[in-house]
Amino acid sequence: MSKNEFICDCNVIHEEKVKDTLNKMPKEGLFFRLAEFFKILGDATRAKILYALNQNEMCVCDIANVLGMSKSSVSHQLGTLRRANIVKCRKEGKEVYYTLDDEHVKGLFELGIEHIEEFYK
Amino acid sequence: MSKNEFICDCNVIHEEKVKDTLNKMPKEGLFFRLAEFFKILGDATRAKILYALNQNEMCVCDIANVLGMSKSSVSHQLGTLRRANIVKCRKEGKEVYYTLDDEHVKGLFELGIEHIEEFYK
DNA sequence: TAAACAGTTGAATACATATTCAATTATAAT
DNA sequence: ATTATAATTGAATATGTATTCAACTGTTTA
Repeated sequence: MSKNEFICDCNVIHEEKVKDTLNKMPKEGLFFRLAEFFKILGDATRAKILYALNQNEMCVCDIANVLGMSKSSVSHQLGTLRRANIVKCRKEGKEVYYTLDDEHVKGLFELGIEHIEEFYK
Repeated sequence: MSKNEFICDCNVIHEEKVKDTLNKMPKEGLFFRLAEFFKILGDATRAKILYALNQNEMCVCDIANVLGMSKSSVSHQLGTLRRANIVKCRKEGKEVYYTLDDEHVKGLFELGIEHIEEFYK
């Protein structure tokens, strides 16, 4: 493998490591989907919504009151969470009730909090 | 607790649930730090860097070649990862070697991939 | 049937951020 | 000493996105 095979603005310094790492890298798409997923957890409003829904099933007004935010703002974020298959909803009369629809979120929060606590406590 | 105690553009519909949830919510700061952390994982370039570093310790040029990106771009992202205490580096001559510095990242990726695979396979 | 309310939605705004480019620092080699 | 290379950094640009506002849908109730 010549150095010219690499499309980059710098030389390969450790060819073996680079080749080995390249062989182990999953394809592009996985990283995009992974990033897309973490991006959704990476917003304080959405994190609060998920934490709240992990405590109780609630309608949009309830959630808005828990967070102290407008219905519209909360609804937009719930839409994002729905499209990412992280929450699901059911309609009952005028109200729409949301619940968590991902058993990984709790585990992810726990790992996230562990990371934080190593540096902030 | 009167409805006026809630600062929001809508009524409380289920007062008990709202009160209960509010009692269980951690303080604001935790959500910000949690979001900050997930935001860092929520970028395809950084996800690739972390995955690559989980395979091998590498210098900036190596990483740039693995990702097919410019040194500058990679260095900026490595700075972000460093400031978030997710990677650490050691200098050796002209080169700077980076390694993963967070035992949670692997677990987080695994949970993230599980979530993705439920909907994309 | 008209009014009230829960919720959604699209457009606009304001803010955050990823990459590029150019300049700079630090180390090694000639 | 001078040149070359690894890496960092700051500013500029381009892109993405969270919240607000206003309008709208659908359901209930008076």
